[in-house]
Amino acid sequence: MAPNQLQPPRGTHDLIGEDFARHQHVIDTARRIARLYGFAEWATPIFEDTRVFSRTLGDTSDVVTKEMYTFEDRGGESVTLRPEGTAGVCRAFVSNGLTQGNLPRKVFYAGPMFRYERPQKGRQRQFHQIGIEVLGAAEPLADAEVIACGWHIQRELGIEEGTVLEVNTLGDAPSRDAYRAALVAYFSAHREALSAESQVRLEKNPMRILDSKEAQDRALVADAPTIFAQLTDEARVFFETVCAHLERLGVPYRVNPRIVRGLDYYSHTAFEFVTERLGAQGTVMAGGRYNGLVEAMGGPPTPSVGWAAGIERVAMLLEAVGGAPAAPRPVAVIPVGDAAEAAALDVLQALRSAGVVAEIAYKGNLKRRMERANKISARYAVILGDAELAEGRVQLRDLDSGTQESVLAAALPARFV
RNA sequence: GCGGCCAUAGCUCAGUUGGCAGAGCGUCGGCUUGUGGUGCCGAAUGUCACGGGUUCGAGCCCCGUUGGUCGCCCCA
Repeated sequence: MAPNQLQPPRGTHDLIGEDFARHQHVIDTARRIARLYGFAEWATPIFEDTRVFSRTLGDTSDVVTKEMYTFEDRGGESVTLRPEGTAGVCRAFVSNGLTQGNLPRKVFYAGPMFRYERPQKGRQRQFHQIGIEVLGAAEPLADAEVIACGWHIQRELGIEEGTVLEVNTLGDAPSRDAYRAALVAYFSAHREALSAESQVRLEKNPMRILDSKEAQDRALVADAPTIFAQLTDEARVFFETVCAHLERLGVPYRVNPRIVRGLDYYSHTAFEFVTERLGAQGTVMAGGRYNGLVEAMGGPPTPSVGWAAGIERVAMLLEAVGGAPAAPRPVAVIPVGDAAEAAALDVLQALRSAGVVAEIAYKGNLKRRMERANKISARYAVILGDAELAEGRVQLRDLDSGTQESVLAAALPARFV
């Protein structure tokens, strides 16, 4: 790289060639499957009033203090590049007056997100997510369908064998409060055995001890109480119903009582599709129920559930199973001489009108244009010069077999349908 | 924000105790003025990431910066 050459900003990357093909295939597939489940696509702004995020995150977490792209615009308003998709969808749901009637509202989205973090594989400062939300549904069937849709997308992409679905329940508010107290009691009794970091967590966010990576913590966590003893009857039945629906829908899962969420508006279902293949950033798709979020955004109580998936991480799994389907191979139209070049335009338009991918090299003699045809992976070459022109015919060359035949120009498009 | 490792041609990489900057692939040209993909011949391409230091001499040793990578923190 030349000394003064501009580099992309840290933690950003260009999507070109195969990278873009995989990225787009993930979005296309997710969009298609989400539609099967009745989701409609929304596009919301990639920056929002900072309060859209700070209001829902609290103000003590690292999330707010150091990981958001927040700045003042020229009018002095504090705006933030969206770090995730759910908050913006909920804001739009409220802003557009959709909170009453016609519920649930089922939303799909895809687009860039921004988090100011130290980059590592599968974790960039600008990254991309797909996600779905069901807004205004309190029933466990919604949770099960949301999960099933995510699993269906992975299956359609062919990556489902690389991931495992883990589900848990965070219970309702009384369950959660009782569990938090039980956890604090348990870990406080073993305080000296905890890692230094987990001793801090014990004060700030005790549930996070459950997914600590420290070996000394994991031993304690293995024997820690799970939430199941603290669940209210209602919360337990809710979770059992979600699981029963998943089984009926044919979605394989395992219960992992150590899945947690940090914020209070989460309740009941929490789930993650995880993989061993991406190192420390192994969560491919994560979601859950957030009955309190729309309310925090200024709307009415709106029980909701959804998930988001990192497109880059999904694309890495996709690469491991062969990548995106190949693009259709074009037909290369190759004129010889000026008169033929003009006539080639008619051939091109006829082919494209028939839905055939067709290209013409902009310069070069026959040899050069044949070489070019090869570089663009053309399947056929259509060659026309003065001799062909005079007869209203073209040479159709199969570039894989090398065989060539004379074809009536008018009959050409029909050869490719 | 913290720590380990890394940075040489478009790509993948080699480069000996510090002594002339290399290979393969790709690219371009020719063998072939109406026929590509395979073959043969030839060519171009580098502030060795950036800045400083040590040395007669630095791709190589030292310091800093930038970027990548792996882990930690965090994970909405």
